[in-house]
Amino acid sequence: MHLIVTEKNIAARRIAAILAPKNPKKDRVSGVDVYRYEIGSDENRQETAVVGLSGHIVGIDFPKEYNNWQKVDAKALIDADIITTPINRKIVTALKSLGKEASRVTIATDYDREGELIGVEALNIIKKVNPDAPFDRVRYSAIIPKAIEVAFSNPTDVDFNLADAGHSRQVIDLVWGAALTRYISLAAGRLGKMFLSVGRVQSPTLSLIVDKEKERNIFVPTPYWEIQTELKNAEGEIFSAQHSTRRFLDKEEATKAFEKLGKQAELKEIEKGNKTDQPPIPFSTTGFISAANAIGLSPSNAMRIAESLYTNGYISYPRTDNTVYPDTLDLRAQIEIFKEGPFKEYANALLEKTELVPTRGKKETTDHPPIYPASLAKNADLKEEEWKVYELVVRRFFATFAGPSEWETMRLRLDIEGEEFRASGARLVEPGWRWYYPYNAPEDRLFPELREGDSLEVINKEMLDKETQPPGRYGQGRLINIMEELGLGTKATRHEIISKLYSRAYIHGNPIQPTNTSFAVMDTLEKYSPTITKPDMTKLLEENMDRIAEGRVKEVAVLEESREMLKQVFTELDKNRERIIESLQAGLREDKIIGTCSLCGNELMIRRSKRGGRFIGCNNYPNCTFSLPLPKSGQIIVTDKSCEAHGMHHIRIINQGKRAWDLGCPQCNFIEWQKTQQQEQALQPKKERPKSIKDLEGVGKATAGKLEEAGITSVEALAEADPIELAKIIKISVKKVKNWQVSCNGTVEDA
DNA sequence: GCAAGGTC
Repeated sequence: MHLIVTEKNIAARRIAAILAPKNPKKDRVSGVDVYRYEIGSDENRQETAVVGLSGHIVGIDFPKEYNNWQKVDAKALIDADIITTPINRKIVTALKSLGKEASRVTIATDYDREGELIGVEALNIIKKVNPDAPFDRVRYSAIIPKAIEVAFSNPTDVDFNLADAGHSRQVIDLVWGAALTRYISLAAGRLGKMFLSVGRVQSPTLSLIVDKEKERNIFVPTPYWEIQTELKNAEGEIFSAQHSTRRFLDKEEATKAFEKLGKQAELKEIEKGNKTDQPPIPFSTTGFISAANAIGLSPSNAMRIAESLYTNGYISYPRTDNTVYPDTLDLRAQIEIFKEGPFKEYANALLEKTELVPTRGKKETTDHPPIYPASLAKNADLKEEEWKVYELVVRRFFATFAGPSEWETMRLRLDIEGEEFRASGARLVEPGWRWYYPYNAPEDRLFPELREGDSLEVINKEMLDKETQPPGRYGQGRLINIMEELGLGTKATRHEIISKLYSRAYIHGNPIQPTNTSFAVMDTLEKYSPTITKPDMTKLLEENMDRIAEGRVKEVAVLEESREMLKQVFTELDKNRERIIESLQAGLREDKIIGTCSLCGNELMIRRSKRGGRFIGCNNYPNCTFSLPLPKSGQIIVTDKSCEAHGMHHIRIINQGKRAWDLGCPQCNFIEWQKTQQQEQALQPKKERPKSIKDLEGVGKATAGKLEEAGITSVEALAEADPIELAKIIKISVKKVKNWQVSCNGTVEDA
């Protein structure tokens, strides 16, 4: 049997459909779809089975004896063994049983470095059960009959050097990431769910965000002034003009100019011009994500939707770097799909062209085509957001064949008492591609009918106080674009890296804001392990991978060099351990400050009770017992927004896999909670106020005796006692005492 | 419990 292995199930299905003389039979081997067919007849009969993987089906890790963070030093991970373990057992099992019967194996995974590694991973599994089976490799850039037939009639060799290059990346990422993550988490005392992660891609990304925040923090706004006027022509039509000194840095100068202004403006000059916008390039993943982001979809949401549109056959494969349609794609046929249905007027307009010349971007790759619509969907077939994404892909596809859009521009130069004013407008005369792709189009700015020499009435004048603004924070779409420019991450991982930073509570909000913890972690890394905080590490890795792929250097040599570098980093870290612990913990403390205590003026902080629960408590404890409750689970993020009524920072709760919960001011939240509690109580039959201490929950004979010894004999006395003192004397938790007090008089002493 | 990269 001839076994063909592809990177994913859909590729297996489609390749089988192309190569099989008649419909391939779908079979299941240990729960995995396999597509079988036969070529030839009788003695020459050749059976073929095509199976799809699910990307990497094995992964690398350290042996389990390294799993204990407290017992195994981070440094020990540098030279630890690395084992390969299955991540998809079902497929590994299927591959073994198919491999046993294979007389020949063809690796047909994606045509890129990671695809070569994925193919070799599969091959290694097969070789274990069938060491002598001959194998080859086919490379194709599109799954269409011609390309597939050509590729399969010209099989080549597996490129083990290229796979080694991919493998070196895995090892370096694991060793550096795991060792530094463990070191930083231990130094910060953040173990368990709260660990602080470090990585070749995530750390430079976080560094971008932190650096932007630093720029904002040191930014000093400078004041400036603007002079605006509203003008009216003889027909009574109004437009506005601005002083040609757009920003006056000197108030006096601005005032002088402003006071000169009279009632009449003279139109000195009208300058007409043209502007053309070129149509946009085909969608790569990054291009798609930022366009989707611009219409209000987060990167992870956009990718999740694109994934489901892809699996349902509505759009092509959504993970691609390619911005050039391959020659093999029949573009006219793809447009003809839309001759009927909601986009017919657009499709027909394009089909009238004798020649369809698409735009092309700078990046051209071999793995997948740019994202294009694959089949016709109707609005009713899709959910609202799915439709939004689908329509975006369709419209962008059309726009890449359309002509430029043309604007007519007009600039005015005016004079008011010797002061020069300017105004500019633009009118879309030829929509071109913008007709197909109407997203975020600039509006027309039109002027009334005007002639040079016209005299205009100044109906309003204004001098505006303004300030220069700090650089804006990154939005997710913008950040993904910058990551791509810097070579950080891949099309499939960039949005995941950002999600990771959110779920680790390194960042919050949109636009993105870092927490103080991020400042502390980045400061430490920049001082003692700068390599991991810079995009250069990826650049160096890429260079080394190229050298491995070209056979100029062996993988082991690159790994050896990388481990030596990491050892040097650890020498620095060990030398400065005390200082690192101190500065990390100081930074982490910042993220726990909620505000000042309304009772005593000391700091309010997030604290942990002995049992591990969390609450807001006062630093002046035990002299001050102010406290507020916090949710039991989720990462707590203290935002920079403050409550006007209570002066406390707003709080946000992050639970893995859930939408962030904006709890707001903890005091306001508690008051709200109390209100709903009271309402609920009001609905319930009123509980009798306990007459005797023994009526209270959890008070038995022994406790009653202890209370009596402490001088508490009545419910009234218990209600008035100092809960902390009493708790100490009778050796019972403060919480329990407070609970009794609540049932005694319905209020908590000091909250 | 650690990374980043595939895929769903």
